[in-house]
Amino acid sequence: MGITKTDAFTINQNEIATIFKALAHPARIAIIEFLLKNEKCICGDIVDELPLAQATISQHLKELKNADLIKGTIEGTAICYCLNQEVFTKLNNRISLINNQLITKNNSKCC
Amino acid sequence: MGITKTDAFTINQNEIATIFKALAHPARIAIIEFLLKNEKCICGDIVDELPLAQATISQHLKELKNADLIKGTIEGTAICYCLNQEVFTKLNNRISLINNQLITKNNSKCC
DNA sequence: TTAATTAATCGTAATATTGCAATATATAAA
DNA sequence: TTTATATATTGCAATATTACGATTAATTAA
Repeated sequence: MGITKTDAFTINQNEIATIFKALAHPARIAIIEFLLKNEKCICGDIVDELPLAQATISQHLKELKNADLIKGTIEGTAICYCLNQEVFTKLNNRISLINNQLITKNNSKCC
Repeated sequence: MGITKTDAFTINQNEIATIFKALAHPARIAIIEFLLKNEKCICGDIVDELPLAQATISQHLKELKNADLIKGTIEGTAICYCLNQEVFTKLNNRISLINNQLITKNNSKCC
């Protein structure tokens, strides 16, 4: 089969999994860290930074954009990419919640 | 090619990407939420809960285990799976850090 | 020992992802 | 208009993921 049974899960579960999927590649982590560090955040700079072909980086940027993790605005011939704070905050909140539940639970009954 | 250029990235980048990859499927999110909710956390229970075959769930559990997100202890014929708090805390810290950097940065110079 | 129960593994089909060369598109400069 | 620059898209090959039936392995109960 090879296809995820999306219908079998909640919207929330699918949504968070999609965000995680966008983050599930070291190149995309590197892109995020680069955007975090730099003021200038144009695709070309990332191509210089990472040892991947321009086409590959463009593809990774597209995936980050699809997951709404980055935004892009056109600036002349270049495109200015930057991180979408909202989604990162949302992600942070969800993981914090899980972590807090886990600490509260204390895994007392098993393992 | 289809193979990730792991060598091109830092250990940290690869590590966090691996954790995200393990979380990048709604079934695995559902498993984590189930383990969070329930005291009893045996594989069979998850099979009853999710509309996936036993083999498929076992496979998902394996991936979560490989990423160190869950631990399993044998209890008779069953196996007691539970969440590994350490790794979730680590993940939470990393995302918090990114989020805080992002808030501090305020994305002022672009977008 | 035999039968039942539970979870892991194997084999396989369908689909998705990764990476890149080549090409296309779009804007700016000459 | 032509040329240069920057990014996106296409097409393809290699590999990974998802899902499941069938089987195996390991433990418990009879």
